[in-house]
Amino acid sequence: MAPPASASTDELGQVFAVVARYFGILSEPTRLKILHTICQDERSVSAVVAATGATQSNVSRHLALMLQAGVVRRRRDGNMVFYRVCDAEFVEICRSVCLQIASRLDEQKPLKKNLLHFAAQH
Amino acid sequence: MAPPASASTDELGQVFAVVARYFGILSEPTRLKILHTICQDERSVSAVVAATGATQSNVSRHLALMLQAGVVRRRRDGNMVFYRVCDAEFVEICRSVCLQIASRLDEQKPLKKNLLHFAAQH
DNA sequence: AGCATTTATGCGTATATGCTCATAAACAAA
DNA sequence: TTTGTTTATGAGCATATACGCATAAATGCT
Repeated sequence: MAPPASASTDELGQVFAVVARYFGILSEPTRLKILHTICQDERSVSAVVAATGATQSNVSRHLALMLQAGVVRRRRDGNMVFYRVCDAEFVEICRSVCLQIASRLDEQKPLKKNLLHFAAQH
Repeated sequence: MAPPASASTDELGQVFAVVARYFGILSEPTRLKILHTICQDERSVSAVVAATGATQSNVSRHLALMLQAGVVRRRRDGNMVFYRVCDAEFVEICRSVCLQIASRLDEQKPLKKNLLHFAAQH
């Protein structure tokens, strides 16, 4: 029989696995760009492609990944498909971290103060 | 010459790159386990190994990674080396996300309420 | 139906990274 | 110095994943 502590340890491991996947979504610059594009209001895939500069194939893949993860929602309107962030915490966490990182970068090299503007906008 | 808007776009890209690396640190279950072990008070490498069940080699690598990233600090005392989380925001973000994930998991399958206890502890 | 537009996806590739094994490096004690 | 303990790291491997290319799928328009 396993000791009583191992049960909660296993569950802890499960939590960490889920949390790791959660953070993993935010661990790619391209996905962050995409999220930044669709966190305000919904955007079509082609609009995201234009905004981010990534290829259409790549954007679709990242959006499919985030859709499966449940952080974005999908709405089809005629020919185009619109995506939007539906996980509010996601945006909140991302926003706060980006703010902090931007301020740190600004401390190191205060070239332009635009960095903070971006994060403060939304 | 690049248009004036591309400068801030480039910097945005730089911010996203840094933020992605930041989140990438939190995107591995083993690292989360390690962080959970050393976020309260400092622990020796061997103690982390014992607490996490990971191999010594692996733990040392992850700690070196996080040291280079600046989220943990290192203190040598005789034979052993003690690590501790030095980035308070890191712990805060991780804590809040773990709390939320744990509560979501609890909603889906309320097997045991221990999940919330873990996150509430620290 | 046929064509154009928008999005999704199969396939291959390049790269990154997490892991193990073995061993080196740092330090303490004998 | 030799031995033991603790930690760091080089080498190799397996896997994951981000990307591009080409093409399929979905939809609208004529």
